Amino acid sequence: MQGWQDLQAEALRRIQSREWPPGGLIPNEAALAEEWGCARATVNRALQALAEDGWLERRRRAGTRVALSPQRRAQMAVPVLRQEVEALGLTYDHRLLNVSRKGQTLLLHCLHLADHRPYALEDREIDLARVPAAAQVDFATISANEWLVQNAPFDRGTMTYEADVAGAFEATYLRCPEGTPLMILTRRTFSEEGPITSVRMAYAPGHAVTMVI
Amino acid sequence: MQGWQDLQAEALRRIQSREWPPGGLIPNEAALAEEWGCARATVNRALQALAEDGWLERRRRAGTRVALSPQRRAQMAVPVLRQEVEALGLTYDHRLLNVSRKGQTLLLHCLHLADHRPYALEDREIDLARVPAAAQVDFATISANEWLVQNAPFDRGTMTYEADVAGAFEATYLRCPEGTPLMILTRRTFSEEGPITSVRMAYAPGHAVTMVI
DNA sequence: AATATGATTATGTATAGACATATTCAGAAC
DNA sequence: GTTCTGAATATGTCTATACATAATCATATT
Repeated sequence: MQGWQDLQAEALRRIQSREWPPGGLIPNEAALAEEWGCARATVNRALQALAEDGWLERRRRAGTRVALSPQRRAQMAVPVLRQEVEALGLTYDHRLLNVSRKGQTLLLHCLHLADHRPYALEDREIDLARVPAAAQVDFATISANEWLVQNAPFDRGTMTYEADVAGAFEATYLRCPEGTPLMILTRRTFSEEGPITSVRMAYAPGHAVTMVI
Repeated sequence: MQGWQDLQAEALRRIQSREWPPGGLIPNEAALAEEWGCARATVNRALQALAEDGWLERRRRAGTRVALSPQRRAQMAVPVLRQEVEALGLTYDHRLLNVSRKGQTLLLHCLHLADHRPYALEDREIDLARVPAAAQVDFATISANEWLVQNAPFDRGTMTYEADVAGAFEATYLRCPEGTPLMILTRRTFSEEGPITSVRMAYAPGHAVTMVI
């Protein structure tokens, strides 16, 4: 037992082994500090980390208890297509299909390729009021996806995956029969001031979204 | 500027505003402590939190720099169907379709209902060597999904979503035409000793997976 | 009984000081 | 030039102490 990370591990062991049962109160920081032979601040650091991960619920004066439903969270990286493709050992490329402008909104369609085969079809809107620099960018050279991730830091957003079947447009560009099941990703990102961009991405048949728990 | 959380917010602001550009070195802890009029330990706590969230990369002696690609991670809760359904304001129910056993593996099919309408079709395998208690459970009463989340704490796992079309089996139970696009979730969970369970969940048409960034 | 008040308690956080550890850098030895 | 060695430095962490804050409990007041 050395650093707070070890204390965290030991506490997690007790939770997972049900030595500290779900919903139960655990000893207070002072008691654990004495048991583990360390300062209270060290125990505090360990328990705070566990609380942040959802294993513990802590309230002043009321003490610390094991979370009733240790809600585990799955995490996945926000997809940047180039990295996604290159991580598969394939060469990335993209083709800008068309760009248009409607008031303060920039609209564009883009096809992403992996080893020269269709990988995903992008349909994007960019709010030029929030990202004026986007008006000068040549999205045939750098993909909008990539440029925005690097140049438009955002605060929060939502991502939604759903299943749909390929229509005529998707079938043409993704080179698959109409009616093929596709994964559709819709993503909206916001800064403090308001919406930045929204994308609808139709992935080529067989695409899977994997995340780690 | 009071607690370490405020320092964290201020540092994040500087990162997002590119006052501290991607890849750049930021002032060291002692300097920031002086600038912010607090102790080094307080700065340390704030910067550690940002490093944990992927905004900063810290190395001893080399200092702290802004992450080149502030890899944002999307998070979602590991789905527990009852909670998922009840969060939508619907009543949850489930029907056990069949159970069988092949050696140390328990196999079962189950239909999950929301307001008495099909919500998801589950196809699960449980390794009885890891979770012997599962052999005694009546999964007609409590769903396997729910029982396992509560009784088989796991360390890690993978979740994969893909799109597929309904076959004869799914079409029958989910009450949709064959060929309807469906979201398919495959999840495998492991404890330290090995695999615990794997599930294939076919969601009813129209299901969307949403996550927050 | 209902309500207000104050004491108690567990966590939240800040501080100064100390030492540990990883890494870099400069200079010495070959 | 290359390799080794030790000094310098930024972060990592622990400690003891102190006070802040929120929630609870017991008591006193109405």
